[in-house]
This record gives sequence, structure tokens and C-alpha cells, in this order.
Amino acid sequence: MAETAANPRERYRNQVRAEVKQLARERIAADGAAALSLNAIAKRMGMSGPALYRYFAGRDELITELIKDAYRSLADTLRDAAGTGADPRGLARALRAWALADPHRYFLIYGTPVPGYRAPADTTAISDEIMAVLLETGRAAGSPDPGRTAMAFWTRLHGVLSLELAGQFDGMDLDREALFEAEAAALP
Amino acid sequence: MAETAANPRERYRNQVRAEVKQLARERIAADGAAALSLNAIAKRMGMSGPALYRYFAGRDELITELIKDAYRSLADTLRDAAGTGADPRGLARALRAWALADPHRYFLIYGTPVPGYRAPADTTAISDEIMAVLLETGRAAGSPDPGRTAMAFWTRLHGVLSLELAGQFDGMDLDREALFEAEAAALP
DNA sequence: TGTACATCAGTGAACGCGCGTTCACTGATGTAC
DNA sequence: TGTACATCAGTGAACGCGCGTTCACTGATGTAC
Repeated sequence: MAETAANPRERYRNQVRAEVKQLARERIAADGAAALSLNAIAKRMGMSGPALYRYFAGRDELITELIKDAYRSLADTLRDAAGTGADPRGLARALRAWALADPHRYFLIYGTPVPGYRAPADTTAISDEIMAVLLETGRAAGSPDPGRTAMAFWTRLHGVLSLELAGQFDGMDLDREALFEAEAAALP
Repeated sequence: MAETAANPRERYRNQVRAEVKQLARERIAADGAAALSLNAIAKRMGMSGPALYRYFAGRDELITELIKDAYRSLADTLRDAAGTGADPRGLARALRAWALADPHRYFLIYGTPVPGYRAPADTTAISDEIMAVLLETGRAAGSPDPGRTAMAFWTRLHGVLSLELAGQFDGMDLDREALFEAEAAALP
């Protein structure tokens, strides 16, 4: 969020961009990423559709921005947790809290690929960063094989979390937090 | 596939329904479930759009059919594997083969929920059936806690598989099959 | 401090698109006598 | 075996919708002298 606005115009620009993204997040939370529409967002801001083209090159650029923001936010969350000396279980809790706070943001990163949409290259760097945090945390916790710990962290916790967020546990008599904790505790 | 057609008309009806579903699967494989369109399918069959309303009440019914078929197919696959005496690792291999054969079919069941779409009640019965097979297989393999084994089977293998199918491993130097096998071998 | 000019936000009309769905109708197919 | 009738598949026109995006234009805002 490096938005040190030089001139007032740029400051305003950044404000509007932020507002558009906020409304986009809300719309995605309501109807999913596939249903995201520039026109609908404009209408909700009391503007005409074409106005948004001053702020985003098009629909795809907006989605790309949201994905990058989500990645950035997750990476920061995990790095912060690691910074306070958390072990893998602590990181796992941070991950779950982040995901529950906004399930659609989680699916924006790890969900079913959006048809016809190609993820930007920038995200690769951030996902590498996330991997590095997992590796370092595994190493610090004395794991005999930090690489395996990191991969298991990723795949197993994504497994429980994504099923929970998708509502697959919905009619089941099941303690979701306990299930997640059990998986976090069983990491190699 | 109980399609013992009484009269010729019903036989024809079933054929057309099957063809529509086949084309729908192809379109989903190409562009994802959100992009499924009755008109597009009709065009590809050389018919007008409204014609399909003789066979399906609407778009939602078609999607529902596809989801039920997918569930049915997965349940049969796992039950067949269990029937040949497979242990959880064997079941895991059957699951992966089934998912790799048609990734979008897998996401139809376990992917990000389709916006505004509610899964039909029938699927609950089939997912219970799948759970029962997992439980029984865990029990037969001498698991001390079959319930935990079944849940770990579901969540962990979904974790690796869905990330693989979504292309999250794409730029990584990684043996996917070995990773999956390691998870299957580590089941409690 | 005041004016002239460049910059930029936002509008409204327009284009072409594809969607789901309803409806009145034609023509072929199967059925009953 | 032949005819009369009911059933059903498929058509084409139509409705209303919202989408992404381009374009020429107006009016406000900031900047340079």
C-alpha cells in the first residue's frame, strides 16, 4: 500500500482505484469472481460504466490487481506470524484466520482457475516468498525435512480449508476447528 | 446408465440427452462450468436454442445432471476399487486416475462453489456413500481410527490433487505422482 | 494574485455480442382402430 | 394393412437483459507564467 500521493490528482486517482477494488471484492464475495462486472461496479459508485476505464485498462486488469492484492496480503500475514516466532502450527492458525475472514479472497488464489484467465507473472514471486516463509519456519522448528514440511503444510491445510470454505462439511456433525488443528498437529 | 428404453421415442430422447450432456462436458472442459450455455450447445448440435428445452427444464437442470453424474461416477470408481480388495492407497490411486481423466469433472464436485447455484439434495446421499466406502476400507486395512483415516483421505488427497489440477505446481520442479503417493502412504 | 492553457475525470450514445427463456406454429412419428 | 388422430421434436421470431469496450465531447481542476 505504498500510496504516497504526490499531487492531489494522483491522490484522488488512488482513492477511486481503492474504492473500485473494495466494491469488486464485495461483489466477488456475493457472486463469485466469474460474475465480476465493471458496469455493475460503476453503477454502484454512481458513475457510468466507461468512467472506470480511466482507472483500469479493463476487466482483466482489475481481476489481476485483486489477485495480486490477495497474494500480497497472505504473504504478509504469514511473514508477520513467522516474525513473532510462530511454529508451523502457529502459521497454520494464521492461515485459517486469514481464509475465514474472506473466503472468496482465498479462492481467488487457490480456487478453480477462472476460465480464460491467465495469472500474471508477478504472483509467482509472491508465491515463492510464501514458500520461503514455510521452509524457514519448518527449519526453525527443527523439522528433519523442511521441504516436505512446507509442501505438506501447503497441500494438507489447503485440503481441509478449501473443503470447509466451499461448504462441503455443511450437513456434517463435525468440529471444523478441531479437524484443522489435528491436521496442523500431524504435519511431518 | 439404466437406459432400457421402452418405446423408440424414449430411446431417442435418451440419446439426445446423452449427447447434450457430452457436449456440455466438453464445453466445461474448455471454458469452465460458469461459461456453460444452452444456446452454444444447441448450435454445436446443429439445432436451435429453444429445442433443448424439450430435454432439460433449463440451464440449472443440465448442470445438476452433470454434477450428479460426476458424483455417481466417482462413487462407482471408488466402490469398484474397494471391491477388488484395495487398501486406502489403492483407493487413492483410483481417485487420482479418475480426477486426471477429467479435471473439470473433479472441480464440478469439489471446486469453488458456482455462484448462485445450489447443489441438489440427491448428491448428499452419494457423498455419504463415498464416505462409507472410505470408512469400510480404513476398517478393512486395520486402521485404529477409521473415521480419522477417512477424513484424512478426503482432505489430504483433495489438497494435493486440487492444487495439481488447478496448475499450482506448474512452474515447480516437482514429481507430482511421488508427492501424491507420499501423502497416500502417510495416511493415519 | 490573476489569467491562459493544458490536463484529466466523467458522460451519454453507440456497437455488437450472447445469454436464458417463452410462444405460436409446422411437420414428422408413433398409435389405435 | 390402411387410415385418422394424438403426440411430440424442432423452428424462428421475439423479449429483455447485461456485458465489455470505443468514441467524441463537456466541464472541472491544477499549473505555469
